[in-house]
Amino acid sequence: MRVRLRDLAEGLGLSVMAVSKALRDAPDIGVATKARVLAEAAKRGYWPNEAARSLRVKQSGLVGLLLPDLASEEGAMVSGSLAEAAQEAGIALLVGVARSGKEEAEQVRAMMGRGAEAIFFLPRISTEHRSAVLEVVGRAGLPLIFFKRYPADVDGGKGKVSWVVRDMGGAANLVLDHLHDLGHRKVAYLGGHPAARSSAEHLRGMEEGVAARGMVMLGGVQMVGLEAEGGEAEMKKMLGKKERPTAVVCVNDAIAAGASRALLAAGVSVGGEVSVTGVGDGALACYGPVPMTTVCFPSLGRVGFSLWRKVREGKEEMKPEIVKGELVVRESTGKA
Amino acid sequence: MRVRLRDLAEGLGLSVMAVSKALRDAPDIGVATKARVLAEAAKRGYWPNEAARSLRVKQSGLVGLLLPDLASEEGAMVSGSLAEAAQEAGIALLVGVARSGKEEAEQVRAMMGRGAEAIFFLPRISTEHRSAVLEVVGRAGLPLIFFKRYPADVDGGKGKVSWVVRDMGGAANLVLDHLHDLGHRKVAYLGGHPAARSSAEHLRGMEEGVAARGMVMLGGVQMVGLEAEGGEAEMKKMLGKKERPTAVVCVNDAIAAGASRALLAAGVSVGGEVSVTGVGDGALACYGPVPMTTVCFPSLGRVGFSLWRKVREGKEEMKPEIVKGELVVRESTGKA
DNA sequence: CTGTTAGCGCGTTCAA
DNA sequence: TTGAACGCGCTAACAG
Repeated sequence: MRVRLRDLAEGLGLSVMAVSKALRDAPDIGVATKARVLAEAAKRGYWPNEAARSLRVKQSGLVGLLLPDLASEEGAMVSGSLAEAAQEAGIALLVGVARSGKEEAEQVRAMMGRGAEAIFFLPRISTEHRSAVLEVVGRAGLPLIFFKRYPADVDGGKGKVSWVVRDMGGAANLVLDHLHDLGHRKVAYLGGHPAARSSAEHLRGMEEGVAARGMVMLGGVQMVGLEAEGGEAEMKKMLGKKERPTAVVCVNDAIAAGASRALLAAGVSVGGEVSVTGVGDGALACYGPVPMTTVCFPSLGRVGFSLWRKVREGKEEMKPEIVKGELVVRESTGKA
Repeated sequence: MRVRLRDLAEGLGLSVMAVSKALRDAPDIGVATKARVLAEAAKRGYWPNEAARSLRVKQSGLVGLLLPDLASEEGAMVSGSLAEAAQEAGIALLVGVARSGKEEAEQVRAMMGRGAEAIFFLPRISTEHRSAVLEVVGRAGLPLIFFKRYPADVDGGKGKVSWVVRDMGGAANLVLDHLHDLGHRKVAYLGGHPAARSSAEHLRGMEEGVAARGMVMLGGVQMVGLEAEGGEAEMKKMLGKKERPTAVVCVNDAIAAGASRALLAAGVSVGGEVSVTGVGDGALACYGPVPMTTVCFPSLGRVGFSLWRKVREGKEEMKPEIVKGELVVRESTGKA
């Protein structure tokens, strides 16, 4: 069925080694022989057995990505950019989804078993303190790169562990600058749970930014989930209160979309009476309830992959990357 | 660094075979020995080298997924459900993105080189006639399962090639039933390019369904792209014409979201004056411009994976799967 | 129940 | 420039 080096060698009356060298474009092989081998290989549809190859050379050319969900926008963005970067570099990508610490450990073991040279990891939102992945991978001495979130028990840069996260504090300040310019002073906040590091960073950015600009923050809400449903529900509650903000800053696009939906349902014009902002610049930002002012970030997957490559080639040490965002102004914000 | 069977064997004063058997839970190994081996393996953090294993047993427990883009909603849905199904079955998933026939062939060769036991393939929208993947994979005699679209030069079910597609004609009829019940008679159509098989199926369902119900189709538009931008632009054009439909049927959610945006921008209430429908039930359907009436389909990845498993275990022959959708009614449709 | 032999497909080493 | 021997880590088949 499958053609081996030996099959080619026998067909050509050569040794296995000669064929191997020809196919790998080794220096010590005759030009004529090489041409014959290449032709035969193409004709018979040969392709190398990577299992055998990596057993021998002890390099697999393979990395693993572990995440809670590929179908979510978050997972899709990270995996998409990582897959592209890997493809361009000729590195294969093994993907595993896991919804619990147990599954994470299993998947990571499977990846290591298959020879993954590094593990890229987008942790679940609730995994902030300890991580089975960190233990398993760390013990093996494999490079481990966290995306977006990372557990508390990790020494960044030390050894082979690092992370690529978004500058959420900076994102808060970009938005506050914009809102301040538009004349907003009273802003409400819809954030994530502060146990999550990136949510905490965003909240810190908000608190400091609001204070520095002489603005006030009305009823900051820290939600456990980060979904549109939550934003919609919280916004509804907020509309019942006496004092209304002129702007609502949200920690992500989904929550902002939910909040916009609630405002529109109550007959409040988004971008007119009340401004709303998100973070992420995903599909909902462009074609959600209202074209959304938000903060756009470069693809973390690409950043993480190129970090690993540099480390692999010895060009750089492992170090955390804090990626800066950019403000994208659309119609969900307007003059106060 | 990495612990091998031999290391465990030496540490325990056993043969490599005994350790191998103990770890694989073979029947012919002593209980006490097994316990000792398991303890030692856990202590030293052993995990098997799958490259060596699959070289020996000639099974990799690995499948490949090839798609044009992981970050798109389409890619995310397919890959997410396939990854979940694979994870549950203990099969590893290799993911490759490719934007051209050349890249597709390269990626597929890499996957086969790594021992992929099957290739799952979500083709680019424009690949409808010939496919390099089909040739490369077909030649190797590997199972090949297309998602959503498949090229013209393929014999479904024959041999090891199959596909999992959505019943788009059925989707059109579900929507038309609903609109007809609401009293709509004049519908406009925003479809995809008819060279794409699923778009053609949807169009056919529309034409037959409209005729069968005594409805009329105003200005059917076949767009080349399937993005929201296109839907928005086409809807704007349509609003300029004298005769207006009471409902706009779209071939997917993105186009429907774009069309809704254009209608709202023109002051037309969606679900009131004009009804709009999509297909897909993705994020834009729930939190797009208007909560959308659409057609929801089961995850194709799961369906495709379980098809392959049954074939692999000899329980079933390869056969195409046409997946039926379900109508989801939201606020974008109302009485005519 | 445990160990020995052999070899999966490939590449490194070194001799011809 | 070419090839023979050997071994990567594992397991099937058999022997003890």
